[in-house]
Amino acid sequence: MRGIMPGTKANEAVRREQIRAAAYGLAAESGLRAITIREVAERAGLSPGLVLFHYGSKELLMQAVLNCVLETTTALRIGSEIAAIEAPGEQLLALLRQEMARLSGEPLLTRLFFEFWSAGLWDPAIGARMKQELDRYREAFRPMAEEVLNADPDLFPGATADGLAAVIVSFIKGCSVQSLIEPDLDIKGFLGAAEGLLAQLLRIPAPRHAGLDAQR
Amino acid sequence: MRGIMPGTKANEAVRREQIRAAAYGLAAESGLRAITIREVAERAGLSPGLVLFHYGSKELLMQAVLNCVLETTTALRIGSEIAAIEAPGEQLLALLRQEMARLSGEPLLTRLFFEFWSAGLWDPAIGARMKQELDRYREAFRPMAEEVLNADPDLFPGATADGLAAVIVSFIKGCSVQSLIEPDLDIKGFLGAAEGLLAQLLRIPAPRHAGLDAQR
DNA sequence: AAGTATATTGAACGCATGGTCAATACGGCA
DNA sequence: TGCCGTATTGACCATGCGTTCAATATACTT
Repeated sequence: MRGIMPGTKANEAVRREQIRAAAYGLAAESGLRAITIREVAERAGLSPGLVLFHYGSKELLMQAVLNCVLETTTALRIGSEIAAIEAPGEQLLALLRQEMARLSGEPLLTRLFFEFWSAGLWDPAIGARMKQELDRYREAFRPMAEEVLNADPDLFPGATADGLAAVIVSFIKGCSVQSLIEPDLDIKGFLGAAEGLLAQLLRIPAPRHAGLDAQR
Repeated sequence: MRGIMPGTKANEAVRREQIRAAAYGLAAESGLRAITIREVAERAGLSPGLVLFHYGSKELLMQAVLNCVLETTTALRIGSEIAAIEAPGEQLLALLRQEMARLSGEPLLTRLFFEFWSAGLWDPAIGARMKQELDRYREAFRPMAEEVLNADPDLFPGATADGLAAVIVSFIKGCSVQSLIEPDLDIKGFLGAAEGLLAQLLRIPAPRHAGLDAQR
């Protein structure tokens, strides 16, 4: 049989990963509240005591799950195709399109991100981690925003690169969360409209059959 | 002494309001998790049993608090000044300015709204109520969005009034939530930048010394 | 084969929660 | 004043939680 047999000893790193995966799966299915020591242990096929033996406390386990979520949620990857675009506005728009498509394609991750975001309002450890990651995510947009502003100084008179980056991140998060709460909305249509508005904002002709439309 | 003396009898409506106020204050200070029967009773100066006597269950009490939050959070009031604006774009922008200023001015309410939003992901009763209220809020923007599109059909080719209204609501919620999580950001500057971008989006000259700037 | 270090178990503890309910205190009414 | 309906109390219950820990099983070393 593949994997670690229950009741046998295992490498520490392997066990930690096994436990974290169980906690993550539980949260993805039923929310952060579903993460209890006993449930995690049962899903992992281990005893409850072992979970705390390897993670020390539930709070540390939650932080591990949070890190797992953030790794994919706020990791802004600028691929070679986007890097090759020369017009700053179109480059930024392509990045926006990529991010919104990525987040709308992983509703479970987005939902967990949203839950942690809310939990961070009162849990200092989670809140600090979220803020740190959102800062990094926003900072990744800054150079591109700066290029857009430099390329056409009259586009947004008085706007700063920091401000533009912050607004872009707010927009992305707002749209992805909105699609979570109201799944009845035609997500692709909604994102398409948002994309059109942003293209208008950047004074770029909106693509008709590119980006999200290509996934139909 | 003003009010109801502890230990004496009171009107049912008065007691319900007293209990709801205690629960709301508790949540505003320390989050939804702080709402427990015992804490609510202690803050209201009553016995724990009385809370459930008047509300039946904690879930019903939470719904009462949620309704209290929604009453002010998603009640879109279109005053006479805004109604008097004739240019559709400027009218919509003025409404956006009002909403963002209002929400940024009530961080406690916005935070509770955010918490309920997250809680609604897994609590069907809360989720349905949130969806209903967000639908209503978005619908309030729709006529104005339609006017904007009618006034200048070339502004957003292919965009619908529903899509535009949904994007606007997403933007408002995204911005207000963003300012919650990262209070270090200069909120007024952030909102000012967002307003400028939206003005640009609607092809309106951004106001320099009006709206939020006037509050400095 | 014996010994040792440690991964693993599962029962138990202390605590907090939502909810129940018999007993009680209070206010209006005859 | 005495009675009655009900608002009010606070102890109590069942449940579930995070955590602890002595006992046990396992793998590695000699």
